[in-house]
Amino acid sequence: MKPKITLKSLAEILNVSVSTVSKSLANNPEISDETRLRVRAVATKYNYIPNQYAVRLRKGNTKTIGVIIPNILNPFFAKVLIGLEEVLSKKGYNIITSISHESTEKEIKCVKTMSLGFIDGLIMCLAKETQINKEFSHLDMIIDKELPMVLFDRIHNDIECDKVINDDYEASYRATTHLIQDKGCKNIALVSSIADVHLGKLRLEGYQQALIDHGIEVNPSHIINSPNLIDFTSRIPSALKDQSIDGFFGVNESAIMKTINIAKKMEYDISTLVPIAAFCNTYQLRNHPSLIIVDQHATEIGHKTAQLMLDRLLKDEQKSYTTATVKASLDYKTY
Amino acid sequence: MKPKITLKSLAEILNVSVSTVSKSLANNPEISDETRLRVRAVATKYNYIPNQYAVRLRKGNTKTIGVIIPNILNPFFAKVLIGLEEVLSKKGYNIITSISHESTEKEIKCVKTMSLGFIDGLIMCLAKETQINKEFSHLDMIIDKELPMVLFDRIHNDIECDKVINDDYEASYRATTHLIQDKGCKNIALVSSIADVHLGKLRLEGYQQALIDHGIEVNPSHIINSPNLIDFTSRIPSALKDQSIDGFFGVNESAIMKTINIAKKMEYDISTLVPIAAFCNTYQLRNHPSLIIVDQHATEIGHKTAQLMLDRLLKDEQKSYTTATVKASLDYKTY
DNA sequence: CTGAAAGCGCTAACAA
DNA sequence: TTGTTAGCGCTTTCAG
Repeated sequence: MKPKITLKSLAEILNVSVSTVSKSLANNPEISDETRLRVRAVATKYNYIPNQYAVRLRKGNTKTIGVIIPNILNPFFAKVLIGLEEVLSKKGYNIITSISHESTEKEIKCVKTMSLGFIDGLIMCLAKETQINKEFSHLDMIIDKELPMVLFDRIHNDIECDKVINDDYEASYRATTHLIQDKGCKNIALVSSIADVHLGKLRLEGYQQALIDHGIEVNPSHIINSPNLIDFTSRIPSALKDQSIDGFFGVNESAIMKTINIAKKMEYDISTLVPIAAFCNTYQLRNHPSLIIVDQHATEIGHKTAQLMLDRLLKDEQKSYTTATVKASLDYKTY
Repeated sequence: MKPKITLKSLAEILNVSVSTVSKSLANNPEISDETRLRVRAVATKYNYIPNQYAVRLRKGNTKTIGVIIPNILNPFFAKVLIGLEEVLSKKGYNIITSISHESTEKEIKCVKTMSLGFIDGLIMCLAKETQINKEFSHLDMIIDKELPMVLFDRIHNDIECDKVINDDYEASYRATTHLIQDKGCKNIALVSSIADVHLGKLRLEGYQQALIDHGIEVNPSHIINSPNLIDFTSRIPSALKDQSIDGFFGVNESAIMKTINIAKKMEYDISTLVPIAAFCNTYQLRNHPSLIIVDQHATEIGHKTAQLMLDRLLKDEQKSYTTATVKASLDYKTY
């Protein structure tokens, strides 16, 4: 690598002091236009770039936010990331991203590296394992240092921090109601692989309440849940053969995906068979005809989360923690 | 935020010098076990975390790698990212990711921020716009600073750096040959939305050569290319109605996706109609029955790219630039 | 208007 | 075995 060009070397070239160079580059009005321009010209010529590590050491803030997401292949998280980046980068913040791969062990590692004095704040979505086992002790590393933390999507009441979630219960209620009222469904099968996590339970409850409120009895055999989709290969075919089922509600994307694929293998074209509503973020599934999508507005979740982080960072008042809700919307257009 | 706990404050608490604390924490054998342990105990108690910006300023390297990808929603890039992270984080490197959204303007911005003294090296995949317009001047910021740079997937000969790509021509040749030899196809339609980028051309050429080598004439009307898929709505239906077409080759995922969806809207179930081969990284498409997938081994591309970066970073010999090729494989299993 | 100097938190060569 | 000290590159106060 070339010899690094620093303030000092510029100063030597220009025969001025280091502080003059620094001030000139900062457009400090103390410096005369003449020297200021002369300095800046040389700096550009030599392609001078300030060492951010020195700047940040000096200034005392890192201007970087850590983000931990469980799975980058899930487009929901990818979209949230895009949203986060949009607002944080605009404010001059950098983002370091780590992926927990849904494992608490990996998550702890991420938190450790992150809290290693790198970041001004942490944004994360809990790994499935973490949320289920309620193992949050590693977050104390963050909380003890009083680093601002914002959790999104998968949260827990015991963790004291700002949070951003969807209105999962209500969205689920609305989607189910839509199937009942507008599509005339009476026997809606619910497919899920996330009934063990909190938000999965909420969505299930929304579905159940909608049924009840419309005078439909909840039929347990219509609730198909299997954490790793393993039961799906046995349970979905019988559901498909059950003539009474006149609608599907997919509580999460992989569950409805699996259902559609199993149907396809059985040579059922599920999309022409019965109405389907589902939480979904994949562009591909959106092309599926006659699918009613519950759009979580992932990018907006990113925006909101980033904003909450900035609020903590910039305002020193100790306002109490908030939980923001992003309203999911039913999306009928299939394109 | 709490008062930061630093080496100095620890030293005061312990009534030893700063360097004793530093050495103890670094497990320097110079220090007696007794003080070493005493120091470490207090450090853990107070949750001491070294300020990385100070460490890096002192040590002179940033231990972070910049990564710029065009689109995080494309699972190919998401997988490459996973691969990169796997090997870089193991070596103690952090990653800052930025997304160019396929725009040169945004890409320039990313490169600027990155080169702002943050990174030890840059890994990137060119934005489509950048590759098409051959606008690489912003990369000079990196090259001039002699920062190691590794390009993957979308590359250009004019850019002097290490590169990692797939064997696109050969993979395309193999896939087409498979359709011809094993599936008995004679009239294979090629669908593409990337014929304007280099790798899209290579894949097209591989297809054409395979046809020629098997005594099949290249029929231009069988080559359906449209940069933004706009022509697909008009051209795909006629291709589907053309009884002579007995196979499809998707040069990229969105093209084959669009084809399948248009077919679906026309009530053709393409998968039972004719054999399809396609470059594809989406888990969802993998479930598509009877689809022959060209697997680019994106994660491996990530591994290889990261390895090339580490080689540059760790070995100071000025070896000449290499271009590594990751062999794509044909994947028949549909699960 | 310009420069000298202190110090951010850390490491490491050198001294004791 | 421990401590002193210089300095990484930068900003900023204070003095000139």
